Amino acid sequence: MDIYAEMKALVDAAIARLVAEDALPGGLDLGAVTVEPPRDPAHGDMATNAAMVLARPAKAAPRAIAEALAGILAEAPVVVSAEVAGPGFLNLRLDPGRWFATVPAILAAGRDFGRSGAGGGRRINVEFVSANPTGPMHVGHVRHAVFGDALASLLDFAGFDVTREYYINDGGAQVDVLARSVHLRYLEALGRAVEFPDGTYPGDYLIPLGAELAEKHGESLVGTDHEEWLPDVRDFATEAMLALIREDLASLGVTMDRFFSERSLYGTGRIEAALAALEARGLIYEGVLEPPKGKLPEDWEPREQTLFRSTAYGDDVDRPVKKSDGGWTYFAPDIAYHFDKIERGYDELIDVLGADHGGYVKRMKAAVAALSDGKVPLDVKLCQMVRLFKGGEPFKMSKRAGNFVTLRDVVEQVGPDVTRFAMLTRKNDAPLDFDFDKVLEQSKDNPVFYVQYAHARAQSVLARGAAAGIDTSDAALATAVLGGLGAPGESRLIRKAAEWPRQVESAAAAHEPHRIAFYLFDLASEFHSLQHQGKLDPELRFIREEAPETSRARLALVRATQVVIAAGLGILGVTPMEEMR
RNA sequence: GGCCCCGUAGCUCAACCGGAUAGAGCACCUGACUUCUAAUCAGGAUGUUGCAGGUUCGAGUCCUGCCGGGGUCGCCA
Repeated sequence: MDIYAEMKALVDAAIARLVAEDALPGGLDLGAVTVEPPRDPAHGDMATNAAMVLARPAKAAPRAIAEALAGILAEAPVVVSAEVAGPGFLNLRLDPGRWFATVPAILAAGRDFGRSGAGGGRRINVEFVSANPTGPMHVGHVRHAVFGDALASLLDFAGFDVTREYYINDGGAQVDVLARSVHLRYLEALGRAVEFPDGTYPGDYLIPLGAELAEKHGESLVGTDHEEWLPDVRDFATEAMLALIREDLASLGVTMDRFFSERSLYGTGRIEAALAALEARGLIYEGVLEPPKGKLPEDWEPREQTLFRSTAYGDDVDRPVKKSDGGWTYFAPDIAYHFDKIERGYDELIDVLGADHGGYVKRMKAAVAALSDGKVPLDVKLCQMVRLFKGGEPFKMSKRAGNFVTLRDVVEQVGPDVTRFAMLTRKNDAPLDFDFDKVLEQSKDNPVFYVQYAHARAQSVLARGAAAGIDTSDAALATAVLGGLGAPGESRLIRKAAEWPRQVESAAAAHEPHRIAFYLFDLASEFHSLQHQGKLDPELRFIREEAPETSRARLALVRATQVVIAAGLGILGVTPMEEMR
C-alpha cells in the first residue's frame, strides 16, 4: 500500500509499453529510475527522473521520452496531470482521493503500516556491542547498543530475518586480568591487605564477586599458584560479567538473540578450519611485512609471520594471523567467527564497531569476501564517540565503576526511552553530544520531547473526540468520509504520513536508523502545525461539534498520524507516551 | 608517511543508490494563549556546501589533488 511503490510500478509499466511499441529500445536498466516527492511541492505530488536516466542509453532526447511517458501515465485513473518540466522531469499530480486512501490503510494496518517485504526474508546478522566481559557497560557502549538494536528492528520491519548477536571477547588477556582483579577482591574479602597494580580493574563492581568466592572457597585459593585458580576464577568472573552486561542491555530494552564466545573457537579446531578455508584459496602464506611508512616504531624489526593475503580483496597490506610467539592474533579467531556466521547461512552481515576500529574494516571485509566467495556482503558501521555534557558543560562522573560513566548512570538518570531516541538523533559516523539536561528538556529544541508530545497530543485530541460522542476506534474512524480534508495543512500531513513506507525502505537499505528519528520529527512538526491552525481558525479545529462527519475525518487523520509515530518509535525502541504531564 | 571518518547558515545538524531555487532547530526580530496541553504555532533574516580541478543533461553527494579536525597503523582486544 505504498503509494510511491505504486507510482513507481506505473512508471515502469509505462516504460515497458514504450519498449513494446519500439519507442524505446529493450534491455534498459531501470535501476536508477526513481519516483519521489519533489522538493518544491509546487511541482506536483511526485516526480520521476525516468526520462533523463533513460535518455542516454535510449539515445533519445529526455524531454521527448518524458512527453511519451506523460501521455501514457495521464491515462491512469489516479493521475490527474502529468507535466514535463526542466531538463526532463515528469511531474505527476494524483487524485486527492488516492492520498486520502492512505488514512484508512494506516488505520487498518495499525503499527504494521509500512512494514515491507523489501528484505525478502533474507537472513541478516547484526553483531553489536561485543564489549569485553570485564565490567559494566559504559556510555560508549550505549550508542552501540541502541544503534545496533534499532538497526536490527528497522531491518526486521523492512522484511529481513534478523539475528542480534554479541561476540564475547573472552579469548584474550583481558579476561585473565579480570580474573586477577577478582582474586584480589577475594583476598580483600578474607581480610588481606591488597593493592591494585596498574592494569588491573579496580572498580567496586568486583567486590561482591570477591566476597562470593571467599564464601564458596574459603582460604583454598590463597597462596596457591595462579595457574591453579586462574581458569576457574576467570570462568566464574566472566560469567558474572556477562550477567551484568545482560542486565545492562535489558535496562535499555536490548535483548540479544545469541551470545557467541570467542573462547569457544580456541582448541576446537575452528580457527584452524577457517584458516584452512583461506589456505585452500591460496590466501595464507609465510612472509615478512614491510615496515609501516613514515615514523618507524622503535622496536620494529622484520619478522616472518603467517599472513592473510587480504590485499587480494582490497586491503592495503596483508595481515598477520599469528603473533611472533606463535599464538593467534585477535584477527584469527575473528576470521573464524565470521566464517561461522557465513556457514550458519546468513545472506548479509553487519558489524557495529567503534570508530577506533576503522583500520580493521578492510581486512574483515576481505576475510568475509574470501570465505564466502564474494557472496555475503559485510557492512561495517562505525559509531563515533559520545561526548557527555550537563547543562552545556563537559561532564565526567566517577561512580561505581572506577573512572567511567556507566550505561546504568545514563539510563537511571534519563530513562531508556529518552536515551534511545537521543542516541539516534545523529548519524552513526558523526560524533554525538549527549547533554543530560537537554535531553530532558520539554521544548521543541529537544526532538525526543517534540515527537513524544505529538503522540500524546494526538491521544488528547482523540480523547476529546470520544468525549464529544465520536467513536474513535480504528474500525470506526476507517469509515470516515475524507473528501473534506482539503486544507493545506491536512494535505501536507497526509502526504508526510504516506511517505512512511518509503522512509522505512530507504533507511533500511542505507542501514541508517537515524533517518527514522528525523522523519518522525518532520511528521510531528506537520502535526503540531495543523493542530495550531485550529487555534487561528475555528473552522480548522479537529473537533467541530456542529460538523460531526468532518470531525470524524480529521480524527481519522489524527489517529493515523499517531499510529505512524508509534510505529516509528517502535522501531527505535521507544515507548510512545500517551500524556506528558 | 599510508589508510579510514568528518568538514554544509553565527551554533547544533538534515538532505532518501546524483535531481529542480541546499533544508530544520537554536540564537535574533515581529506576531498569536477565556487552549482540541502556547510544553505550541505563524512570519522575517541567514550559504562560494573547506579549496581547486574533473565526470555528468544535472554534483553537498561520484573521481583526482590539496587544506583543516579526529581515528588508526605487526607481537592490544
